Amino acid sequence: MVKIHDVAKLAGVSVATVSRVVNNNERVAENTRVKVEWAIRELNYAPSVLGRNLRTSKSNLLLVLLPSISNPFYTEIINGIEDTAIARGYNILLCETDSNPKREAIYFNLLRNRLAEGIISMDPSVNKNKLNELSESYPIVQCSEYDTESPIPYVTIDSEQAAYDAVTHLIESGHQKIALINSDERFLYARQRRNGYEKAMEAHGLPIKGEWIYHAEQLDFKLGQNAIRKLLQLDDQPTAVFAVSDVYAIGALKEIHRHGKKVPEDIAIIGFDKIIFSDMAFPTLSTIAQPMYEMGCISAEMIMDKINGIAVKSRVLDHQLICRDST
Amino acid sequence: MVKIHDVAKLAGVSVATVSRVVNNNERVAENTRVKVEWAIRELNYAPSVLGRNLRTSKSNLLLVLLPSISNPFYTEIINGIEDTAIARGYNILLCETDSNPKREAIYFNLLRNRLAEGIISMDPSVNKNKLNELSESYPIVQCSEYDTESPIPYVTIDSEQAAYDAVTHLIESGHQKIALINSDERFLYARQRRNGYEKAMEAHGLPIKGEWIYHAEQLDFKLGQNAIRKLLQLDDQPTAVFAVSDVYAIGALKEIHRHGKKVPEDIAIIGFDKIIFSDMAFPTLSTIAQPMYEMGCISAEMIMDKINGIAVKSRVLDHQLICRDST
DNA sequence: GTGAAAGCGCTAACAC
DNA sequence: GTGTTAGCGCTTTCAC
Repeated sequence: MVKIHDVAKLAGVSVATVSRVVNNNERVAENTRVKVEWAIRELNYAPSVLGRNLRTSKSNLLLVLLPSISNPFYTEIINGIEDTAIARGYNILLCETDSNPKREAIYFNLLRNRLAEGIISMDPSVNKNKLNELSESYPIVQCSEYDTESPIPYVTIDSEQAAYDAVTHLIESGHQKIALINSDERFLYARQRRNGYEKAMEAHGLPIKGEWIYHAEQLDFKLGQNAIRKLLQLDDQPTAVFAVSDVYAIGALKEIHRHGKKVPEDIAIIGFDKIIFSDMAFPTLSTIAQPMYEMGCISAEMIMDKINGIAVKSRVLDHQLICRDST
Repeated sequence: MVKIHDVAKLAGVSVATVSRVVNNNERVAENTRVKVEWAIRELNYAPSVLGRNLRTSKSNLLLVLLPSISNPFYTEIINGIEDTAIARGYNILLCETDSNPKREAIYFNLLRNRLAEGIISMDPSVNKNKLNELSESYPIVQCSEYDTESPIPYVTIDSEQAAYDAVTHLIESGHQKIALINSDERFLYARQRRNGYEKAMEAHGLPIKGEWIYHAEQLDFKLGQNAIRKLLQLDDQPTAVFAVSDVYAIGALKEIHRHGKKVPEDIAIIGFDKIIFSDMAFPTLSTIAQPMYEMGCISAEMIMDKINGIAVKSRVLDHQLICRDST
């Protein structure tokens, strides 16, 4: 490994001068600079992030925490984060926590050790206490999922209103018996979307049946399929389904087909997120679009502002109802 | 930030003793250990990765380079890598290169700086020269895509044979006019799969028409759709399509529907990768399964062995033809 | 405009 | 068993 000392020797200057050239902040005589730059190229020198960080606590690295990369929902957000961060000289490291506190702890330590300068957390099941504690001393923002009682700034959408809109769309299409495929309600968005569902039903004087509400533990197509299987065994079957994630909705779509039923004639279905596959499903899936790319951009701006000591405010962005062929 | 010195002071011992307790390699008197452990908890101390790495070049961090996380193909591989790495005390950092040499360079530097101990590259468009050069001094393995002329060990499948099998399956189902939706042929796998396609056609005495071969630049559903649009304008239309990625195949499926044609009756289609969505498509997609999870596990084993100075050999794993409803 | 030297947090060799 | 200390690669005062 070639270090600053080697470059200094070859260029015939001190390590301090090399450092000045590398960070080009102070001014260095032009011919000295040329010599040093030549030596750097000659030796193919790259400054050690380790040595530098130890000294300056500046790594230009951001951590993005997410439970799993397998949900395409995160993909667009990450694109937004990356584009924004890179434009401002930051790079990002993706950390898959698998909702495992031990793994979270490792990534938290990367922050505490100043290896990274900030965290954007998209993990709904993250250890909230640790996160809040950490946020007192380090820059942290939350994206999509957040904690109502925490001071950590977030960017998100109004999940309750979005769910209300989705269910209202179903009702306005003539449906009265509407099922809900929800996630685990320890997640805020799951609670909010259930509230939206219930409010929409109540606002239209429609009954809510406990047996029409299905809770899935993880985000997996199979659970959307399971939900439909359960729903189709009921005596009083729903004619429409609101799934809180396109992943469930696509699984549901599939399973409805397998039972020889037609979407939307026999059962209408609406999802949530507008993941890229939602347009490839058959029929194309109606859904609620979140401005994912924008959410990514904003959360990146927020964390970089926070790092630079600029106060940031939480943001709630607009969602959009996308009517396609499944409703 | 609480450092080893603070712990030492609180516990009334030297920093060396704290270090010993933290790394519990040497033996420390039981009551000293208890005191130190108490102080660590009391102060909520976590050793600095930075300080430690600078001294030991041991970070227990692996870098995984991938062009884009939006291709579900990588998801399963990453699961395999993570499970294996974590079982052996390593953590991984996902690095999305976006096939951008500048971003690659940043991640390469993380390795040169000993911030990470090794790289698993899944990026087919990675700067091969840099990678080869780097591999002379640092542990690197390739997963899925590789370079025939490089000494870097890899784990992959026999893409040519797999393509041969896919096309043969189409031919045995009665098809004679078979189109190919391929990726950019600067990628090895694209060249190999085209070879397999051509060999299968030739082996069965079937003609290969230039107009039946479509090249997509990126991995995107839309390009699968574009391909079908082109193919359906031909006077001499193919009756079957082999797509080198499920992503293209699913886009193709969609577009064939839009034209009011039926799969597989009017056009049969087979993909490649067995991504999770391939089973959610309508009709379900026939495809070539790669042992993605296993590839991930093996590449993780390989890189960790390499780090520990154990010689590793490249591996070519078996693929599998998955016949579903699209053929 | 440039160099010498201290010190970031840690580990390991050496001394006791 | 435990403490002292050098040094990992770098930046940044402080002199000159």
